[in-house]
Amino acid sequence: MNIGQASEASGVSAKMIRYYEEIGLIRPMGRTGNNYRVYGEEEVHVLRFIKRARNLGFSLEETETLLKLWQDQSRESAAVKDVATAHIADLERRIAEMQGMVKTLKHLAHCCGGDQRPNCPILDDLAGDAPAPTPRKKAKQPA
Amino acid sequence: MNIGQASEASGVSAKMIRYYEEIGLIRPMGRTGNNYRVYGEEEVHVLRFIKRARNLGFSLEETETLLKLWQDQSRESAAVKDVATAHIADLERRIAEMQGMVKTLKHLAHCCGGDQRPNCPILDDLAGDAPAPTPRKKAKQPA
DNA sequence: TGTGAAGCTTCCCATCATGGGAAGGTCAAG
DNA sequence: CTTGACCTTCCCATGATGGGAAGCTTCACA
Repeated sequence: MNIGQASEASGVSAKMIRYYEEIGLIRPMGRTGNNYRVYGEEEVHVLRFIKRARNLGFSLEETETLLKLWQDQSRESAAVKDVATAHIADLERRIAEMQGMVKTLKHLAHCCGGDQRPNCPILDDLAGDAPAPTPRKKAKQPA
Repeated sequence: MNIGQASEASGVSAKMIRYYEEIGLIRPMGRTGNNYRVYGEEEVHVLRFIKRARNLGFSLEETETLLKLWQDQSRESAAVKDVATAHIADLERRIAEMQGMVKTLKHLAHCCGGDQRPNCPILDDLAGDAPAPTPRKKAKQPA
């Protein structure tokens, strides 16, 4: 199987497969006489594992940890759970952060007329108590 | 006011102030004889505006749009509201995406013993139906 | 007046994960 | 033999930020 087929079968782009090899996430593949990389079912399984981990938001570093645990028959499931739990916490922190932004923005948007008039509480909030500055660029041909 | 004081007053790092100037988000500052950038109250207000927009998750590109609208006395508040609304939608999309990850991960973590035994539904899920591959690296001195 | 510390300048590099594209080798079908 | 679809490596770009070096200036203090 060439890299194109492995990409097709795993859902990981050929570009990324080469990159994962380069950073040591997957081992260097054997080559045929023409210097093409050769893949088998096992490599495709690994790539799919990586793909799924990425889809769950794990970083490549976390993915590498999970991959090693997967291969380690003597792993303790607690180690895996720790990685997952930490990742959940990180996701929840980021979700909360973004929810805070949404809450503020919705309030501001709600207060904004959204019409032809220039008055806008969104800009007022961003500006604090500051007056609008003088134009910076694309100066409209000064009189 | 030197860049250090402007940084202090605006909450934007000196590094970033120079970068914003480089990409044209803020106009190039005047220099003193010693080639130091000079800042006034107005520049600090602009930097604070940028800082607040960034805190609400707006990209630098969106921030530039908002900055221009702020300076445009003849703006229509609808234009501002549009930027904000699009940003809210984007945030909500990303939040939903991450919430989906959290949901899956919590389910998997719940099913995982998290003990000394190797059996782990989290890895099983990532692996799909695939068997664990042979070890990849850090080969433990083969017999 | 000297000196050291702190602050400024520019320039280059790193992050994280991914894509784009060029230049060139290879292969299979027509 | 040509054409097109692969493959290879190499370099560059993203977005926003930080780190750090090398070389200025400026200021405070002895």
